[in-house]
Amino acid sequence: MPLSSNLDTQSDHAVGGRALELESIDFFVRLMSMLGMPRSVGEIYGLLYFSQDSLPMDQIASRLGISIGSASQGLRTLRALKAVKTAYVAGDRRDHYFAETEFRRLFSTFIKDEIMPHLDSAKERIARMEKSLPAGEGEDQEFYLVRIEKLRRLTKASGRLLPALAGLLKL
Amino acid sequence: MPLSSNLDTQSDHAVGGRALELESIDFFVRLMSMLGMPRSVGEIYGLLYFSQDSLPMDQIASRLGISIGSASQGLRTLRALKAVKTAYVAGDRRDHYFAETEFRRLFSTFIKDEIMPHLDSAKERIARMEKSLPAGEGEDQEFYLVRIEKLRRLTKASGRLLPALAGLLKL
DNA sequence: TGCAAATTTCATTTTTTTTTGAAATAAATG
DNA sequence: CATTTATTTCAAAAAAAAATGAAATTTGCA
Repeated sequence: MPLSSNLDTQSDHAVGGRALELESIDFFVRLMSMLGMPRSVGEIYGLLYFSQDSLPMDQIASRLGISIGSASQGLRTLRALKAVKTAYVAGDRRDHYFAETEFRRLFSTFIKDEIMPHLDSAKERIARMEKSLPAGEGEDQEFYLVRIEKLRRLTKASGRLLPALAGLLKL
Repeated sequence: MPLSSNLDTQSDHAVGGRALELESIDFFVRLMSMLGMPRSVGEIYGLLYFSQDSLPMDQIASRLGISIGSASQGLRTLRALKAVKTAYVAGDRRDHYFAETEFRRLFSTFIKDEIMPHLDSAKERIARMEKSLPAGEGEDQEFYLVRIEKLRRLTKASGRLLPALAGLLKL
């Protein structure tokens, strides 16, 4: 399917390029989807990334042609990731959103919130494996112990490397 | 739901611990799902990870209680990732599968096959952004150029860091 | 305080993904 | 070679995930 689609065309502020916006949305839809985020989240971020002025939710929804419920849910996700921030706009009580563009911070939050909890529960599961290991005889025992140890090393290394990774992103 | 479920209980070879196997399956189902892999792929790898002897497809399917079609598809995926290998077993014409347990290699393949292609197409998309940038006036121009440059840095850094990451996994 | 605008929530619908199961294909054995 | 066994493929079913839309809630303003 082509990348034109159904974006609302009118905007209150003149805008640099609709084509650029479409490319941006496409870009972030894919990136976010790699990180397991739903399409709408990528669309919203993609729209905001190349927007000079911050946008209220209803405009985001109508520009993208998504429902207001989707926009609300998507913005919640992006807020949790600290990928968007809100700006105060005088004489308008709607929240106005803009993109946080420091990817280092973004990934750091993502790793902390989405990855680390899984690593923690992985550690618990490994501990349980060791307990459920039929104790006593030593013939097969060795095999199982080695495999368990490998898992432990994996989780330990991941726990160190992933947070360090975000730090290395000097963007 | 509890983690007991419907695993086939009979096995030709006596096995260390069913509980261990269940924990392993649980572990890898979650890990694989973080990497965007379907449940069945995690189940198969989890089963093989703590299996001392290599298993033919039909046994994998029946032990896990999944269809033979699922097993075939899942094993194809795992083979592509080099996460499983086949062993020759005398007097049996079925393929026998066992888990590759060097995670470093596993992730390296994953990054090369699943991530890098996306990064490549991201680069093309960034190039297109630059073209679709309304040329001429310089007021907003600067804003867009900076954002595009950020994307370029992000993809460049990712392209360097991710492959390096697998190398750092001294497991 | 009461009202209207903005936002959230959530049951339902839609879309996407995964699994199944059976037919097609491939491979090996007698 | 014919037949049986193993594996793959793929249309259809089932399951899971995401989006919708309308009701409920919250929020700021008159």
